[in-house]
Amino acid sequence: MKRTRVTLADVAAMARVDRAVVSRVVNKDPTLNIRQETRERVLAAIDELGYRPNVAARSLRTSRAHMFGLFIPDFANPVYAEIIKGAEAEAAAQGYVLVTGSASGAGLSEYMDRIGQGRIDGLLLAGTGDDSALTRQLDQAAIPWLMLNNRSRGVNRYVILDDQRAAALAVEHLVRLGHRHIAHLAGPSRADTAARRSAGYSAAMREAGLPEGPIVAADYTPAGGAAAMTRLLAAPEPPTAVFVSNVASAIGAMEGVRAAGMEIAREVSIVAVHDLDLASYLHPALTTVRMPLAELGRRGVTLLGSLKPDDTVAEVLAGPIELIQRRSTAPPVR
Amino acid sequence: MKRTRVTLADVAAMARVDRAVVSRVVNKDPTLNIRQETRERVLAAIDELGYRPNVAARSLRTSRAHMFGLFIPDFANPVYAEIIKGAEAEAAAQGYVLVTGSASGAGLSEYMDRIGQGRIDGLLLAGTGDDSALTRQLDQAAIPWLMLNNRSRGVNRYVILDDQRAAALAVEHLVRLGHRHIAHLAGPSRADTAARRSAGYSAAMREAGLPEGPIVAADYTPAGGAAAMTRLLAAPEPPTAVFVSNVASAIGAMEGVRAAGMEIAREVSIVAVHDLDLASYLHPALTTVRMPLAELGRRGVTLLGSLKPDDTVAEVLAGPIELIQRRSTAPPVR
DNA sequence: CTGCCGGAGTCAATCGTTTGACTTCGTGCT
DNA sequence: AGCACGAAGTCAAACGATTGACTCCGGCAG
Repeated sequence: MKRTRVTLADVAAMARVDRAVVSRVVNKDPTLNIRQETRERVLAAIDELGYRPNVAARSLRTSRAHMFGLFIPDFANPVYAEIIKGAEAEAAAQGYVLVTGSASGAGLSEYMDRIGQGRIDGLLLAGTGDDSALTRQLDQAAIPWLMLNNRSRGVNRYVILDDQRAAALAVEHLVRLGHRHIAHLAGPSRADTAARRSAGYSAAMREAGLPEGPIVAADYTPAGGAAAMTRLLAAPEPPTAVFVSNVASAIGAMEGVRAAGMEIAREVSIVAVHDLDLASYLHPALTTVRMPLAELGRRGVTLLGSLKPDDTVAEVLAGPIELIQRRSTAPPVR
Repeated sequence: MKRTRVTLADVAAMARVDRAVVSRVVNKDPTLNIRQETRERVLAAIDELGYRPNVAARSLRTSRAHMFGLFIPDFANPVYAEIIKGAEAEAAAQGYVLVTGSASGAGLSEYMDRIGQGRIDGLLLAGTGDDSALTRQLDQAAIPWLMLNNRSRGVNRYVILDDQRAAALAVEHLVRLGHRHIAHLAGPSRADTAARRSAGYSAAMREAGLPEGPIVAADYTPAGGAAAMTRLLAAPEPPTAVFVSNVASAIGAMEGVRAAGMEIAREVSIVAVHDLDLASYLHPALTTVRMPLAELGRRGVTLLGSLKPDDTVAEVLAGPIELIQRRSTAPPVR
């Protein structure tokens, strides 16, 4: 077992060349003039010794860490899993490592402190809310950063999805089925995605010439969704369909329907934003709007790679948004 | 906006002391003798300039990165989310950053290459299967590593949970309800957790004096679970209860029961390993066995911190394992 | 024979921190 | 007066890789 780490110098000694040559070979420096035979000696030595460049030394010298960060509120939310997948794949394609951290370690500002200076070359913030102290800290750290999937007051570096269109798609589906009394189970008022989906709901209702049904807000959690649905169904004339802002709430909302003694689809149709594997295994299988989440992660990384500290980015990702019809929506009977 | 990065030297200059003093102040070196007044000058300068230590330089010098890695197969699996949470919290408590990577970036060996030398101080592998080439690579990298939640041939560095006991708990619950014909929807044969749960099932059945019902294996996915359940129920005399190895399979298994035109709980009881938030929102709410997953992550990090490259670890984490009874299990009617 | 050129490397400063060893100074003791 | 000692810092050599500038050499044109 190797006791001391293998360094450039060891390889250089073994191949009887200068450290510089080894470095240039490793990095495929095109300005290096070298005989085939020498190159092979170097490569053989690298192989023989099992040399791996020391990343710390390298990034100290070059001040690039070849690492991007992604910060999310919670790993348990499968929506982020999709985003991570895309981001990881793109980072790998660029020769970077993506490191994902969540708020369960500590707050973002703790995280930034620990990430410190020189550990990452860029940071993606997904689903992290308003916090102006935060953005100041980020700017001071002078690394490129970007918000993913949600915006925040006064921040003009973000990539989002077309949530408004997604909401419209959902509402149009309900309208096409014949619903006229369509309520909206919205997300938390502080969430930007919630606001955009609500706007889409309103626009689509107006477009269809229908009055906006009742709107109640809830957290993006099953518990929140259940409570909100209960409120919606308690009305004297409950809606025949509900557009739910988020799939996690929808899971709870379904429970809410059952708790009210009603039947999903036949009596109350439900459609939610974000398609997850899970949706097709719920009972009844949930009709959803699929958003290009992985693509969002991918795009975020791509942008990070080419972002200057002071650039601004305000992009609505164009990507396929489609309605996945399952069993939770049906024509109204009332 | 800061143009050049602030270094120790800048702070030292501003506070009119040597770099060494600043370094020692930052690191709270107890051997440093310093006047209160001087210390305050230093701290003021740090604050004023917004100094953050450069992690690359620091880890080059100390050869510790203050970072642990965690590698998982897939972020979409909520079981890992729990593990990550625990691991992140413990890492943060130790002043480390936990970076989580999955196979979607690239394989583990690609990941190791990119992580390179000196980027992390230890690596946790959760749910990553047998691969002897891999362990060789890890040993060569000379960083401590540990398998979490599953073992692999010839590897003697792991922490696992008491899956056997979890399985027994589930089976005992079914037996107590009066079931005598209990089948087992097992996990994939290559998964170590699956084997341990199956062993627990067998032991508990023997203990109860019952014949082992049919056993079918399936992937830890809803689709796999659905197909397997269909097979189980197609038997001439189907079981009245099924112990499912994993909650993801169980979700599919529930669908399988419905597809067979049967009613969950009344006709077929289902209990699965791993309690997730989600379980209580399924319909009917799923009876599960809760395992201390977060604790597992926490323990893994703790061990990593105190592990020597050649140490061996074979630990079955003692932690609360409990049955969470919900609506998917009931006394048999047949 | 001199000058020049390109090929094949070599030299050494640099990135920002850490840390064991050393200095300087004032005080107290003998 | 001489010395020891502790307090309060200072000094400078690492850590390992990168990279612009430089050297050395053989061949060839003039």
